[in-house]
Amino acid sequence: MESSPWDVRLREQGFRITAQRQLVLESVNQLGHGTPEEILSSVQKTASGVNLSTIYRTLEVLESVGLITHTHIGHGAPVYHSQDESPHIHLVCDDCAEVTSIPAASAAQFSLDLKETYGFTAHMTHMAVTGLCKACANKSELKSNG
Amino acid sequence: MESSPWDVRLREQGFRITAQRQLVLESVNQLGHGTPEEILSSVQKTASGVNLSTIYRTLEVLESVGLITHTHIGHGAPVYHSQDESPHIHLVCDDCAEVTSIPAASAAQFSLDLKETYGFTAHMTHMAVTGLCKACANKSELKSNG
DNA sequence: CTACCTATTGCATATTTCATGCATATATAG
DNA sequence: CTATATATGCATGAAATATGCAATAGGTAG
Repeated sequence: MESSPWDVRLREQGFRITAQRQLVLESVNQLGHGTPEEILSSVQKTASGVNLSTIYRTLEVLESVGLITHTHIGHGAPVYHSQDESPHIHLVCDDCAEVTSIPAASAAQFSLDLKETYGFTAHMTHMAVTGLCKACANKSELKSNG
Repeated sequence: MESSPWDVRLREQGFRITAQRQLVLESVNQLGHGTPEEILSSVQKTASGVNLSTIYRTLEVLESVGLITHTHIGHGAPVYHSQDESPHIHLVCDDCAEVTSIPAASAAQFSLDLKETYGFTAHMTHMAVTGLCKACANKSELKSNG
């Protein structure tokens, strides 16, 4: 695939290179993943004047050129993450809200089934899978047995 | 499982039976699925004075007694649906936003894998699966080949 | 290096989605 | 039918995100 440096990626699509864009991208890469608010905080450590609106607009731009992606983890804020990392699926516990990342390959067969049966090309990494983590599932079991 | 009538379900949990609750539940059952706003519109056809706050509070109550459930379909508003219907997974197209429902059983093997490998009890019906529907996948393919 | 043109930013403000305090209305036990 | 606590409607608030506009700053032609 393409692995052009970030600035070339932007330039290629007709976007300008700005300090804000560099800072946002670096924050996302450094955080691994984060909500817009978290990314704002991170950026503001270096440049305190940067506005939240800029974060939103910048995340959009960076995503549109393929430098980052976002995932919906449940209610509220989406989580943006670096495209560098290997793609992963998020397992979110309904109870304790813990997030576990697993390789996207874990869903390979499921994806294939969706493709063959419904012609649907699933992007499993874009939406989290909710449920109960091991610990919380055990707690629930105890309750219903007691 | 339990299939007590809706009013008994509410009564059992100490909730009162009100016209609003009946209307909201009927709207959800009739719509199959809908956002709070859509449910409001539907309810207001019969009772125009009902407030959106009541819809939110009522949906919460109905969900807490197990009469309805909700699913996150992407950005924005969640979708509530009837518990009567057989559980299904939502496939949402990123491109045309079309929503396809498929039997929850389609993910049985994937769920089993998550359970065995990670001890995670997935609720596949709670979050939609995003991707490209057949039609849009074909469009994309044409573009990248042309 | 300079000037110019336009993309981008910051700010204020709007929008969307959902939550809450409080007075009033209503469901239900007795 | 009455008492009373729950539920509703309304106004208002809060959180997350979008947008119009003037000011600023990239990029490029000269």
